[in-house]
Amino acid sequence: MDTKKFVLSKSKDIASWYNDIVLKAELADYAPVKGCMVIRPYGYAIWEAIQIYLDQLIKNKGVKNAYFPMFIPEDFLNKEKEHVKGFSPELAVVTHGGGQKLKEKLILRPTSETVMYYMYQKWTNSWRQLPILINQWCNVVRWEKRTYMFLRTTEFLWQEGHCAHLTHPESMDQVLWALDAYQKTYNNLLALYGIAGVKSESEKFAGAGKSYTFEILMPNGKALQACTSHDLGQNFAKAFDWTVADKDGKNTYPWQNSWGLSTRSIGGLIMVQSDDDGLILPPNVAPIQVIIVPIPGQKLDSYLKNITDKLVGLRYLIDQDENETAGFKFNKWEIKGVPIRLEIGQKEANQNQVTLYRRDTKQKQTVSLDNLSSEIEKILKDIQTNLFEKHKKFTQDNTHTVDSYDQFKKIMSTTKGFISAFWCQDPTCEAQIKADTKATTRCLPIDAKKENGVCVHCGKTASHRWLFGQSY
RNA sequence: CGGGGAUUGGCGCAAUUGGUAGCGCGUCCCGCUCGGGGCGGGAAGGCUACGAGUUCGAAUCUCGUAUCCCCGACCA
Repeated sequence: MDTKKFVLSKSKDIASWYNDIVLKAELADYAPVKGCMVIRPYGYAIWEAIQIYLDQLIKNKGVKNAYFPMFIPEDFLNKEKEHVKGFSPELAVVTHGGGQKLKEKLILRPTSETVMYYMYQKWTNSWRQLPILINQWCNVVRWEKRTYMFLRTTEFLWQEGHCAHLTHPESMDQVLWALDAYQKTYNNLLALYGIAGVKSESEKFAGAGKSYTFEILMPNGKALQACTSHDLGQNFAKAFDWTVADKDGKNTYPWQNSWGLSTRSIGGLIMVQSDDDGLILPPNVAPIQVIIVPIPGQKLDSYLKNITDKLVGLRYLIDQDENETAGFKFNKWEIKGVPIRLEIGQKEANQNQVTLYRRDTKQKQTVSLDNLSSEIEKILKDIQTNLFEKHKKFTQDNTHTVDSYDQFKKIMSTTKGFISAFWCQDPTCEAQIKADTKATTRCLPIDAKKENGVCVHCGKTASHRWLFGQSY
Protein backbone atom coordinates (compact mmCIF):
# COMPACT_ATOMS: atom_id res chain seq x y z
CA MET A 1 0.00 0.00 0.00
CA ASP A 2 1.43 3.29 -1.07
CA THR A 3 1.05 5.80 1.73
CA LYS A 4 2.43 8.75 -0.15
CA LYS A 5 0.24 11.81 0.31
CA PHE A 6 -0.32 14.39 -2.36
CA VAL A 7 -2.31 16.76 -0.22
CA LEU A 8 -1.48 18.23 3.19
CA SER A 9 -3.20 16.92 6.29
CA LYS A 10 -6.54 18.43 7.33
CA SER A 11 -6.19 17.76 11.03
CA LYS A 12 -2.60 18.98 11.25
CA ASP A 13 -2.97 22.43 9.68
CA ILE A 14 -6.39 23.19 8.31
CA ALA A 15 -5.43 26.57 6.80
CA SER A 16 -2.57 25.19 4.70
CA TRP A 17 -4.56 22.08 3.88
CA TYR A 18 -7.43 24.20 2.59
CA ASN A 19 -5.19 26.26 0.31
CA ASP A 20 -3.52 23.10 -0.90
CA ILE A 21 -6.85 21.57 -1.89
CA VAL A 22 -7.95 24.70 -3.70
CA LEU A 23 -4.75 24.82 -5.71
CA LYS A 24 -4.26 21.11 -6.37
CA ALA A 25 -7.87 20.44 -7.29
CA GLU A 26 -7.51 23.37 -9.70
CA LEU A 27 -10.49 25.20 -8.26
CA ALA A 28 -8.73 28.56 -8.09
CA ASP A 29 -5.35 30.22 -8.09
CA TYR A 30 -3.89 33.39 -6.64
CA ALA A 31 -4.23 36.40 -8.87
CA PRO A 32 -1.57 39.07 -9.31
CA VAL A 33 -3.68 41.45 -7.24
CA LYS A 34 -3.62 41.01 -3.50
CA GLY A 35 -6.66 39.32 -2.08
CA CYS A 36 -8.02 38.39 -5.48
CA MET A 37 -8.27 34.94 -6.98
CA VAL A 38 -8.75 33.40 -10.36
CA ILE A 39 -11.59 30.92 -10.35
CA ARG A 40 -10.44 28.17 -12.66
CA PRO A 41 -12.79 26.21 -14.93
CA TYR A 42 -13.26 23.35 -12.49
CA GLY A 43 -14.10 25.72 -9.65
CA TYR A 44 -16.29 27.85 -11.85
CA ALA A 45 -18.25 24.78 -12.90
CA ILE A 46 -19.22 24.33 -9.26
CA TRP A 47 -20.39 27.92 -9.15
CA GLU A 48 -22.40 27.34 -12.32
CA ALA A 49 -24.08 24.34 -10.74
CA ILE A 50 -25.04 26.50 -7.77
CA GLN A 51 -26.28 29.21 -10.11
CA ILE A 52 -28.44 26.84 -12.13
CA TYR A 53 -30.10 25.42 -9.02
CA LEU A 54 -30.64 28.71 -7.23
CA ASP A 55 -31.58 30.65 -10.34
CA GLN A 56 -34.42 28.23 -10.94
CA LEU A 57 -35.74 28.73 -7.43
CA ILE A 58 -35.48 32.50 -7.89
CA LYS A 59 -37.34 32.43 -11.18
CA ASN A 60 -40.01 30.13 -9.77
CA LYS A 61 -40.69 32.83 -7.20
CA GLY A 62 -41.29 35.33 -9.99
CA VAL A 63 -38.08 37.26 -9.47
CA LYS A 64 -36.41 38.40 -12.68
CA ASN A 65 -32.74 38.81 -13.44
CA ALA A 66 -31.29 42.17 -14.45
CA TYR A 67 -27.98 43.95 -14.34
CA PHE A 68 -26.95 47.20 -12.69
CA PRO A 69 -23.61 48.99 -13.08
CA MET A 70 -20.63 48.22 -10.89
CA PHE A 71 -19.86 51.92 -10.38
CA ILE A 72 -21.86 53.75 -7.76
CA PRO A 73 -21.69 57.51 -7.22
CA GLU A 74 -20.05 58.17 -3.89
CA ASP A 75 -22.93 60.22 -2.51
CA PHE A 76 -25.39 57.35 -3.04
CA LEU A 77 -23.75 55.43 -0.26
CA ASN A 78 -23.82 58.42 2.04
CA LYS A 79 -27.59 58.60 1.93
CA GLU A 80 -28.24 55.77 4.34
CA LYS A 81 -26.31 56.51 7.53
CA GLU A 82 -25.87 52.99 8.90
CA HIS A 83 -25.14 51.65 5.44
CA VAL A 84 -22.23 54.00 4.78
CA LYS A 85 -20.89 53.50 8.29
CA GLY A 86 -20.88 49.75 7.77
CA PHE A 87 -19.20 49.75 4.39
CA SER A 88 -16.92 52.78 4.24
CA PRO A 89 -13.87 51.01 5.70
CA GLU A 90 -13.88 48.44 2.93
CA LEU A 91 -14.64 50.46 -0.19
CA ALA A 92 -12.58 50.60 -3.34
CA VAL A 93 -12.88 54.06 -4.89
CA VAL A 94 -12.27 55.15 -8.46
CA THR A 95 -10.81 58.64 -8.57
CA HIS A 96 -9.68 58.87 -12.18
CA GLY A 97 -11.23 58.03 -15.51
CA GLY A 98 -10.22 58.73 -19.08
CA GLY A 99 -6.99 60.23 -17.89
CA GLN A 100 -8.70 62.86 -15.78
CA LYS A 101 -9.57 63.26 -12.17
CA LEU A 102 -13.26 62.58 -11.67
CA LYS A 103 -15.46 65.36 -10.30
CA GLU A 104 -17.37 62.82 -8.31
CA LYS A 105 -15.62 59.71 -7.09
CA LEU A 106 -17.11 56.36 -8.02
CA ILE A 107 -17.41 53.44 -5.65
CA LEU A 108 -16.92 49.89 -6.85
CA ARG A 109 -20.12 48.35 -5.52
CA PRO A 110 -19.75 46.48 -2.23
CA THR A 111 -23.47 45.68 -2.65
CA SER A 112 -26.09 47.31 -4.82
CA GLU A 113 -28.89 48.52 -2.57
CA THR A 114 -28.32 52.17 -3.30
CA VAL A 115 -28.05 52.09 -7.07
CA MET A 116 -30.93 49.68 -7.44
CA TYR A 117 -33.32 51.60 -5.19
CA TYR A 118 -32.41 54.81 -6.98
CA MET A 119 -33.65 53.20 -10.17
CA TYR A 120 -36.70 51.66 -8.49
CA GLN A 121 -37.68 55.12 -7.36
CA LYS A 122 -37.48 56.33 -10.93
CA TRP A 123 -39.64 53.48 -12.17
CA THR A 124 -42.50 53.73 -9.70
CA ASN A 125 -45.05 56.18 -8.46
CA SER A 126 -47.99 53.97 -7.63
CA TRP A 127 -48.69 50.85 -5.58
CA ARG A 128 -49.72 49.26 -8.88
CA GLN A 129 -46.05 49.07 -9.88
CA LEU A 130 -45.20 47.02 -6.81
CA PRO A 131 -43.82 44.60 -6.00
CA ILE A 132 -40.53 44.98 -7.80
CA LEU A 133 -38.82 41.61 -7.90
CA ILE A 134 -35.28 41.80 -9.28
CA ASN A 135 -32.14 39.77 -8.84
CA GLN A 136 -28.68 40.17 -10.30
CA TRP A 137 -25.72 37.83 -10.64
CA CYS A 138 -22.60 39.92 -10.40
CA ASN A 139 -19.31 40.67 -8.72
CA VAL A 140 -18.83 42.96 -5.74
CA VAL A 141 -15.72 44.40 -4.13
CA ARG A 142 -14.97 44.65 -0.43
CA TRP A 143 -11.48 45.63 0.60
CA GLU A 144 -11.08 43.14 3.40
CA LYS A 145 -7.95 43.32 5.50
CA ARG A 146 -7.44 39.63 5.55
CA THR A 147 -8.35 37.45 2.63
CA TYR A 148 -8.78 33.78 2.06
CA MET A 149 -9.61 31.99 -1.16
CA PHE A 150 -13.38 31.62 -1.68
CA LEU A 151 -14.15 32.42 1.96
CA ARG A 152 -13.11 36.05 1.89
CA THR A 153 -11.69 37.61 -1.26
CA THR A 154 -11.49 41.26 -2.24
CA GLU A 155 -13.73 40.65 -5.22
CA PHE A 156 -16.32 37.92 -5.10
CA LEU A 157 -19.26 36.66 -7.13
CA TRP A 158 -22.77 36.42 -5.80
CA GLN A 159 -26.39 37.00 -6.55
CA GLU A 160 -28.18 39.83 -4.85
CA GLY A 161 -31.95 39.92 -4.90
CA HIS A 162 -33.59 43.26 -4.20
CA CYS A 163 -37.34 43.45 -3.88
CA ALA A 164 -39.74 46.18 -2.93
CA HIS A 165 -43.25 45.56 -1.64
CA LEU A 166 -46.21 47.66 -0.63
CA THR A 167 -46.52 46.10 2.81
CA HIS A 168 -44.19 44.76 5.45
CA PRO A 169 -45.78 41.28 5.60
CA GLU A 170 -45.29 40.83 1.85
CA SER A 171 -41.67 41.88 2.17
CA MET A 172 -41.16 39.51 5.09
CA ASP A 173 -42.59 36.69 3.03
CA GLN A 174 -39.87 37.37 0.47
CA VAL A 175 -37.16 37.53 3.16
CA LEU A 176 -38.12 34.16 4.58
CA TRP A 177 -38.59 32.66 1.14
CA ALA A 178 -34.99 33.59 0.27
CA LEU A 179 -33.68 32.13 3.51
CA ASP A 180 -35.49 28.92 2.69
CA ALA A 181 -34.13 28.88 -0.87
CA TYR A 182 -30.61 29.18 0.51
CA GLN A 183 -31.22 26.44 3.01
CA LYS A 184 -32.42 24.20 0.19
CA THR A 185 -29.32 25.04 -1.85
CA TYR A 186 -27.02 24.16 1.01
CA ASN A 187 -28.87 21.05 2.09
CA ASN A 188 -29.81 19.58 -1.26
CA LEU A 189 -26.99 20.67 -3.48
CA LEU A 190 -23.92 21.17 -1.29
CA ALA A 191 -24.88 18.56 1.31
CA LEU A 192 -24.25 21.06 4.09
CA TYR A 193 -26.29 21.20 7.25
CA GLY A 194 -26.77 24.49 9.07
CA ILE A 195 -28.87 26.66 11.34
CA ALA A 196 -31.21 29.33 9.99
CA GLY A 197 -31.95 32.27 12.21
CA VAL A 198 -32.02 35.98 12.79
CA LYS A 199 -28.96 38.10 13.55
CA SER A 200 -28.59 40.20 16.68
CA GLU A 201 -28.69 44.00 16.41
CA SER A 202 -24.92 44.32 16.43
CA GLU A 203 -24.36 41.59 13.85
CA LYS A 204 -27.01 42.64 11.36
CA PHE A 205 -26.36 44.16 7.94
CA ALA A 206 -25.58 47.88 7.77
CA GLY A 207 -28.93 49.51 7.12
CA ALA A 208 -31.17 46.53 7.75
CA GLY A 209 -34.08 46.22 10.12
CA LYS A 210 -33.50 42.51 10.58
CA SER A 211 -30.92 40.22 9.04
CA TYR A 212 -31.51 36.53 8.55
CA THR A 213 -28.70 34.07 8.12
CA PHE A 214 -27.77 30.48 7.62
CA GLU A 215 -24.82 29.45 9.76
CA ILE A 216 -22.75 26.40 9.02
CA LEU A 217 -20.17 24.82 11.27
CA MET A 218 -16.67 24.27 9.92
CA PRO A 219 -14.44 21.32 10.88
CA ASN A 220 -12.27 23.51 13.11
CA GLY A 221 -15.28 24.55 15.15
CA LYS A 222 -15.64 28.00 13.61
CA ALA A 223 -18.90 29.24 12.17
CA LEU A 224 -19.41 30.43 8.62
CA GLN A 225 -22.17 32.85 7.69
CA ALA A 226 -23.33 31.14 4.56
CA CYS A 227 -25.78 33.70 3.17
CA THR A 228 -27.91 36.66 4.15
CA SER A 229 -31.50 37.75 3.76
CA HIS A 230 -32.36 41.19 5.03
CA ASP A 231 -35.59 42.84 5.98
CA LEU A 232 -34.60 46.41 5.17
CA GLY A 233 -37.85 47.88 6.41
CA GLN A 234 -38.36 51.32 4.90
CA ASN A 235 -34.88 52.56 5.73
CA PHE A 236 -33.59 52.93 2.20
CA ALA A 237 -36.89 54.22 0.84
CA LYS A 238 -36.77 56.97 3.43
CA ALA A 239 -33.11 57.70 2.76
CA PHE A 240 -33.87 58.12 -0.93
CA ASP A 241 -37.22 59.78 -0.24
CA TRP A 242 -38.92 57.17 -2.35
CA THR A 243 -42.66 57.07 -2.01
CA VAL A 244 -45.50 55.61 -4.04
CA ALA A 245 -49.17 56.36 -3.89
CA ASP A 246 -51.02 53.67 -1.98
CA LYS A 247 -54.57 52.45 -2.66
CA ASP A 248 -56.03 55.44 -0.84
CA GLY A 249 -53.91 57.87 -2.80
CA LYS A 250 -51.62 58.63 0.10
CA ASN A 251 -47.85 58.57 -0.31
CA THR A 252 -46.16 55.66 1.38
CA TYR A 253 -42.65 54.28 1.60
CA PRO A 254 -42.22 50.84 0.01
CA TRP A 255 -40.80 47.97 2.09
CA GLN A 256 -37.59 46.47 0.88
CA ASN A 257 -35.57 43.34 1.26
CA SER A 258 -32.28 42.10 -0.07
CA TRP A 259 -30.71 38.66 -0.06
CA GLY A 260 -27.46 37.19 -1.27
CA LEU A 261 -25.46 34.03 -1.63
CA SER A 262 -21.83 34.20 -2.73
CA THR A 263 -18.90 32.11 -3.89
CA ARG A 264 -18.11 31.77 -0.20
CA SER A 265 -20.50 28.83 -0.38
CA ILE A 266 -17.81 26.99 -2.33
CA GLY A 267 -15.33 27.69 0.46
CA GLY A 268 -17.70 26.12 2.97
CA LEU A 269 -18.17 23.17 0.67
CA ILE A 270 -14.43 22.56 0.40
CA MET A 271 -13.81 23.01 4.12
CA VAL A 272 -16.47 20.57 5.20
CA GLN A 273 -16.55 17.96 2.48
CA SER A 274 -12.89 17.22 1.89
CA ASP A 275 -10.29 15.00 3.46
CA ASP A 276 -6.56 14.27 3.37
CA ASP A 277 -6.89 12.78 -0.11
CA GLY A 278 -8.47 15.90 -1.56
CA LEU A 279 -11.86 17.27 -2.37
CA ILE A 280 -15.06 15.29 -2.02
CA LEU A 281 -17.85 16.72 -4.13
CA PRO A 282 -21.48 15.93 -3.49
CA PRO A 283 -22.84 14.46 -6.74
CA ASN A 284 -25.44 17.20 -7.17
CA VAL A 285 -22.78 19.90 -7.61
CA ALA A 286 -19.95 17.81 -9.02
CA PRO A 287 -18.95 19.04 -12.48
CA ILE A 288 -18.00 15.43 -13.19
CA GLN A 289 -20.10 12.83 -11.39
CA VAL A 290 -18.47 9.77 -12.89
CA ILE A 291 -14.90 9.56 -14.11
CA ILE A 292 -14.10 6.60 -16.30
CA VAL A 293 -10.50 5.44 -16.27
CA PRO A 294 -9.76 2.87 -18.96
CA ILE A 295 -6.54 1.06 -18.18
CA PRO A 296 -3.98 2.49 -20.62
CA GLY A 297 -2.64 0.24 -23.33
CA GLN A 298 -5.69 -1.98 -23.63
CA LYS A 299 -8.19 -2.08 -26.48
CA LEU A 300 -11.45 -1.10 -24.86
CA ASP A 301 -13.24 1.21 -27.28
CA SER A 302 -16.26 -0.96 -27.95
CA TYR A 303 -16.62 -1.91 -24.30
CA LEU A 304 -16.43 1.75 -23.32
CA LYS A 305 -19.34 2.46 -25.62
CA ASN A 306 -21.38 -0.18 -23.80
CA ILE A 307 -20.67 1.60 -20.57
CA THR A 308 -21.36 5.17 -21.66
CA ASP A 309 -24.68 3.97 -23.07
CA LYS A 310 -25.62 3.25 -19.47
CA LEU A 311 -24.64 6.72 -18.27
CA VAL A 312 -27.10 8.83 -20.22
CA GLY A 313 -28.12 11.88 -18.23
CA LEU A 314 -25.05 11.82 -16.00
CA ARG A 315 -22.08 14.15 -16.09
CA TYR A 316 -19.30 11.73 -16.95
CA LEU A 317 -15.85 11.94 -18.51
CA ILE A 318 -13.53 9.33 -19.97
CA ASP A 319 -9.91 10.01 -19.10
CA GLN A 320 -8.03 8.63 -22.07
CA ASP A 321 -4.81 10.59 -21.66
CA GLU A 322 -2.14 8.18 -22.87
CA ASN A 323 0.66 9.95 -21.03
CA GLU A 324 -0.59 9.19 -17.54
CA THR A 325 -0.67 5.84 -15.82
CA ALA A 326 -3.81 4.46 -14.25
CA GLY A 327 -2.50 5.09 -10.74
CA PHE A 328 -1.74 8.69 -11.54
CA LYS A 329 -5.26 9.20 -12.78
CA PHE A 330 -6.81 7.57 -9.73
CA ASN A 331 -5.03 10.03 -7.49
CA LYS A 332 -5.70 13.00 -9.73
CA TRP A 333 -9.46 12.48 -9.77
CA GLU A 334 -9.56 11.75 -6.07
CA ILE A 335 -7.95 15.12 -5.39
CA LYS A 336 -10.58 16.67 -7.63
CA GLY A 337 -13.31 14.99 -5.63
CA VAL A 338 -15.18 13.13 -8.36
CA PRO A 339 -17.82 11.05 -6.51
CA ILE A 340 -17.56 7.85 -8.56
CA ARG A 341 -14.75 6.33 -10.55
CA LEU A 342 -15.14 3.43 -12.93
CA GLU A 343 -12.00 1.40 -13.59
CA ILE A 344 -12.20 -0.49 -16.80
CA GLY A 345 -9.73 -2.94 -18.27
CA GLN A 346 -9.63 -6.22 -20.10
CA LYS A 347 -10.41 -7.98 -16.85
CA GLU A 348 -13.71 -6.13 -16.53
CA ALA A 349 -14.53 -6.38 -20.21
CA ASN A 350 -14.20 -10.16 -20.13
CA GLN A 351 -16.60 -10.43 -17.21
CA ASN A 352 -18.98 -7.77 -18.53
CA GLN A 353 -18.53 -5.65 -15.44
CA VAL A 354 -16.77 -2.58 -14.06
CA THR A 355 -14.81 -1.81 -10.91
CA LEU A 356 -16.51 1.05 -9.11
CA TYR A 357 -14.79 3.24 -6.52
CA ARG A 358 -16.73 5.73 -4.43
CA ARG A 359 -14.83 8.74 -3.18
CA ASP A 360 -16.64 9.28 0.12
CA THR A 361 -16.12 5.82 1.61
CA LYS A 362 -13.07 4.91 -0.51
CA GLN A 363 -14.58 1.49 -1.18
CA LYS A 364 -14.23 -0.48 -4.37
CA GLN A 365 -16.86 -2.87 -5.66
CA THR A 366 -17.58 -4.81 -8.79
CA VAL A 367 -20.74 -3.97 -10.67
CA SER A 368 -22.24 -5.94 -13.53
CA LEU A 369 -23.01 -4.01 -16.69
CA ASP A 370 -26.63 -5.18 -16.52
CA ASN A 371 -27.44 -3.10 -13.48
CA LEU A 372 -24.81 -0.39 -13.86
CA SER A 373 -27.32 2.44 -14.45
CA SER A 374 -29.43 1.70 -11.42
CA GLU A 375 -26.42 0.98 -9.24
CA ILE A 376 -24.71 4.28 -10.10
CA GLU A 377 -27.91 6.21 -9.59
CA LYS A 378 -28.29 4.56 -6.20
CA ILE A 379 -24.72 5.21 -5.16
CA LEU A 380 -24.78 8.85 -6.25
CA LYS A 381 -27.89 9.38 -4.14
CA ASP A 382 -26.25 7.55 -1.29
CA ILE A 383 -23.11 9.70 -1.44
CA GLN A 384 -25.21 12.85 -1.46
CA THR A 385 -27.17 11.70 1.58
CA ASN A 386 -24.14 10.32 3.33
CA LEU A 387 -22.22 13.61 3.08
CA PHE A 388 -25.19 15.61 4.35
CA GLU A 389 -25.84 13.26 7.25
CA LYS A 390 -22.19 13.28 8.17
CA HIS A 391 -22.11 17.05 8.38
CA LYS A 392 -25.42 17.12 10.22
CA LYS A 393 -24.09 14.72 12.81
CA PHE A 394 -20.85 16.67 13.13
CA THR A 395 -22.79 19.90 13.68
CA GLN A 396 -25.11 18.34 16.23
CA ASP A 397 -22.25 16.64 18.07
CA ASN A 398 -20.50 19.99 18.27
CA THR A 399 -23.47 22.06 19.35
CA HIS A 400 -23.32 22.46 23.11
CA THR A 401 -26.19 23.53 25.31
CA VAL A 402 -24.48 25.60 27.95
CA ASP A 403 -25.72 27.32 31.10
CA SER A 404 -22.52 28.28 32.87
CA TYR A 405 -20.11 30.94 31.67
CA ASP A 406 -17.12 28.91 32.82
CA GLN A 407 -18.20 26.06 30.62
CA PHE A 408 -18.83 28.52 27.79
CA LYS A 409 -15.27 29.82 28.05
CA LYS A 410 -13.83 26.36 28.32
CA ILE A 411 -15.53 25.16 25.14
CA MET A 412 -14.50 28.25 23.19
CA SER A 413 -10.90 27.88 24.26
CA THR A 414 -10.76 24.20 23.29
CA THR A 415 -13.02 22.48 20.76
CA LYS A 416 -15.15 25.51 19.85
CA GLY A 417 -18.30 24.67 17.89
CA PHE A 418 -21.80 26.06 18.31
CA ILE A 419 -22.97 27.02 21.77
CA SER A 420 -26.64 27.29 22.59
CA ALA A 421 -27.02 29.61 25.55
CA PHE A 422 -29.42 32.12 27.07
CA TRP A 423 -28.57 35.73 26.35
CA CYS A 424 -30.24 38.87 27.69
CA GLN A 425 -29.91 40.62 24.29
CA ASP A 426 -27.94 43.48 25.81
CA PRO A 427 -25.22 44.49 23.29
CA THR A 428 -22.69 45.28 26.02
CA CYS A 429 -23.09 41.76 27.33
CA GLU A 430 -22.58 40.43 23.82
CA ALA A 431 -19.43 42.53 23.41
CA GLN A 432 -18.04 41.30 26.71
CA ILE A 433 -18.61 37.69 25.73
CA LYS A 434 -16.77 38.33 22.50
CA ALA A 435 -13.85 39.96 24.30
CA ASP A 436 -13.63 37.03 26.71
CA THR A 437 -14.12 34.13 24.31
CA LYS A 438 -14.02 35.38 20.67
CA ALA A 439 -17.54 33.99 20.33
CA THR A 440 -20.21 36.18 18.82
CA THR A 441 -23.91 35.58 18.51
CA ARG A 442 -24.41 33.74 15.26
CA CYS A 443 -28.18 33.90 15.29
CA LEU A 444 -31.40 33.31 17.11
CA PRO A 445 -32.51 30.09 15.44
CA ILE A 446 -35.82 30.34 13.60
CA ASP A 447 -37.23 27.46 15.64
CA ALA A 448 -35.98 28.72 19.02
CA LYS A 449 -38.64 28.34 21.70
CA LYS A 450 -39.49 30.99 24.25
CA GLU A 451 -38.25 29.86 27.66
CA ASN A 452 -37.58 31.28 31.08
CA GLY A 453 -33.84 31.53 31.49
CA VAL A 454 -31.01 33.71 32.68
CA CYS A 455 -28.23 35.21 30.56
CA VAL A 456 -25.17 32.97 30.53
CA HIS A 457 -22.96 36.00 31.08
CA CYS A 458 -24.76 38.53 33.30
CA GLY A 459 -27.51 36.46 34.89
CA LYS A 460 -30.34 38.80 33.91
CA THR A 461 -33.55 37.27 32.63
CA ALA A 462 -33.43 35.92 29.10
CA SER A 463 -36.20 34.49 26.97
CA HIS A 464 -34.33 32.56 24.27
CA ARG A 465 -31.29 30.46 23.71
CA TRP A 466 -29.07 32.09 21.07
CA LEU A 467 -26.50 30.34 18.98
CA PHE A 468 -22.92 31.44 19.65
CA GLY A 469 -19.73 30.63 17.79
CA GLN A 470 -16.45 32.02 16.57
CA SER A 471 -16.81 33.65 13.20
CA TYR A 472 -14.61 32.42 10.37
C1' C B 1 -4.25 47.99 10.73
C1' G B 2 -0.89 45.15 14.31
C1' G B 3 2.40 40.40 14.77
C1' G B 4 5.13 36.48 12.24
C1' G B 5 7.10 34.10 7.81
C1' A B 6 8.54 34.27 2.79
C1' U B 7 10.48 35.92 -2.27
C1' U B 8 16.35 31.51 -5.89
C1' G B 9 14.76 27.74 -13.61
C1' G B 10 7.39 26.83 -15.00
C1' C B 11 6.26 24.65 -9.69
C1' G B 12 8.28 22.97 -4.83
C1' C B 13 12.83 23.48 -2.33
C1' A B 14 18.59 23.49 -1.20
C1' A B 15 23.22 26.10 -0.99
C1' U B 16 27.96 25.21 6.03
C1' U B 17 32.12 30.74 8.89
C1' G B 18 30.39 35.49 2.54
C1' G B 19 34.02 32.12 -2.40
C1' U B 20 30.87 32.58 -8.20
C1' A B 21 24.03 28.41 -7.76
C1' G B 22 22.22 22.62 -7.06
C1' C B 23 18.11 18.87 -6.36
C1' G B 24 13.03 16.95 -7.06
C1' C B 25 8.71 17.57 -10.00
C1' G B 26 7.27 19.34 -14.63
C1' U B 27 8.73 20.30 -19.93
C1' C B 28 11.22 18.38 -24.74
C1' C B 29 13.60 13.86 -27.35
C1' C B 30 14.52 8.18 -27.38
C1' G B 31 13.40 3.32 -25.53
C1' C B 32 10.95 0.02 -22.20
C1' U B 33 6.41 0.21 -19.35
C1' C B 34 1.11 0.93 -18.04
C1' G B 35 -4.56 -2.57 -12.56
C1' G B 36 -2.80 3.07 -7.01
C1' G B 37 1.43 9.39 -8.86
C1' G B 38 6.58 3.49 -13.31
C1' C B 39 12.05 3.03 -15.16
C1' G B 40 16.59 4.10 -17.88
C1' G B 41 19.30 7.47 -21.12
C1' G B 42 19.75 12.41 -23.18
C1' A B 43 18.39 17.89 -23.43
C1' A B 44 16.63 22.82 -22.57
C1' G B 45 15.73 26.32 -18.78
C1' G B 46 18.42 31.12 -13.44
C1' C B 47 22.54 38.75 -14.14
C1' U B 48 18.93 34.49 -6.87
C1' A B 49 11.82 40.11 -6.28
C1' C B 50 13.53 45.37 -6.92
C1' G B 51 16.98 49.57 -5.36
C1' A B 52 21.13 51.18 -2.73
C1' G B 53 25.33 49.99 0.57
C1' U B 54 29.57 47.02 2.97
C1' U B 55 33.47 43.72 0.61
C1' C B 56 38.89 41.62 -3.38
C1' G B 57 34.28 38.81 -3.73
C1' A B 58 27.06 38.89 -1.85
C1' A B 59 21.59 34.23 -2.92
C1' U B 60 24.10 34.80 1.94
C1' C B 61 25.62 40.82 5.76
C1' U B 62 23.13 46.18 6.34
C1' C B 63 19.29 49.70 4.98
C1' G B 64 15.14 50.75 1.97
C1' U B 65 10.99 49.37 -1.48
C1' A B 66 7.39 46.02 -3.43
C1' U B 67 4.56 41.68 -3.40
C1' C B 68 2.65 37.16 -1.31
C1' C B 69 1.28 33.74 2.69
C1' C B 70 -0.08 32.74 7.85
C1' C B 71 -2.01 34.47 12.80
C1' G B 72 -5.19 38.45 15.30
C1' A B 73 -9.20 42.95 15.09
C1' C B 74 -13.44 43.91 10.69
C1' C B 75 -16.63 41.25 7.10
C1' A B 76 -20.70 37.29 2.27
